[in-house]
Amino acid sequence: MPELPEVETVRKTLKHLTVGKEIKDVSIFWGNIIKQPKDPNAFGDLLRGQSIKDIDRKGKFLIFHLDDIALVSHLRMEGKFGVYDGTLEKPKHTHVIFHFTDGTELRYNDVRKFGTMHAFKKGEEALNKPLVQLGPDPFDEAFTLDYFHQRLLKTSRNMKAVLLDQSLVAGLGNIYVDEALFRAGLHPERTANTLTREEAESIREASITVILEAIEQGGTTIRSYLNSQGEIGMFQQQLRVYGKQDMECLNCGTPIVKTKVGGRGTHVCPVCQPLHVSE
DNA sequence: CTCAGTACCTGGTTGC
DNA sequence: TGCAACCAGGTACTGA
Repeated sequence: MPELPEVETVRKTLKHLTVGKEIKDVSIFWGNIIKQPKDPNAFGDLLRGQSIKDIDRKGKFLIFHLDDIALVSHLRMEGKFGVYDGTLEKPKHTHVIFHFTDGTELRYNDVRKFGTMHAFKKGEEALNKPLVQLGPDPFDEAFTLDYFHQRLLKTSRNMKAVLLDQSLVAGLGNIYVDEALFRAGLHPERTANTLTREEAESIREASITVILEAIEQGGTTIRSYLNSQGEIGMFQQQLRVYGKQDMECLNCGTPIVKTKVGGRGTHVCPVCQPLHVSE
């Protein structure tokens, strides 16, 4: 469930379900999920006996604040957390289980095993990869027009790639980049350093709006899958181009086109998002 | 340094 | 039906 609004929804749910619980033990069934410390046993040693104080988020990362440790986790494509009764049998794709002293468990489930977990001593998480390389969230006050436009002027990459770059702005993924570009009327293959200040402001505002609206709606649920607590986002009803190929553009009626930009499936209205200005 | 291509994984869908 | 190829909401690493 992985762009910023989905991660934010997970954060809120997990916070209610886990704050105050103490980790009695950790079971790891697929060690590659654990990136820091590299040895999964050392990871378990750090977490044992720690209680969950709070859950935070930066970009698409969840940050579990424990007594002396910060656990940073990324869901990548299909990672899900859920809290369950510890007596239930482990499903096939559950790779990490945090056993709580009250008999419940926080389980990490991930069909593709792409997700990551980093454990740091309290305070060090912000100084190290992966968090240190993140840009501001879209609605951060640090995401100013000056900052954004300056960054755009420094690169000849296309806008699709730039908006997916988490070091410039954190939290946008394939769905929200397509949606924001459509709302700003910009073509995904526009070269970043050709944007006017007005165009930069337009896409900056569209990014913020789309992300905030999606958070309000509980995120986007596609490919009909619920997260582990059975919740479902509603923002898919607001999507205007993502997954809408061959359907009529809501603005002009032209069929939405699906192409590939930078290796990612990309949805665009060829009329509302012209690549070249028509004369 | 930047950037495009590839690697990491599994499973659902598409097309012959 | 069978099966290969392609696709998926992401990012780290490689080498040009």
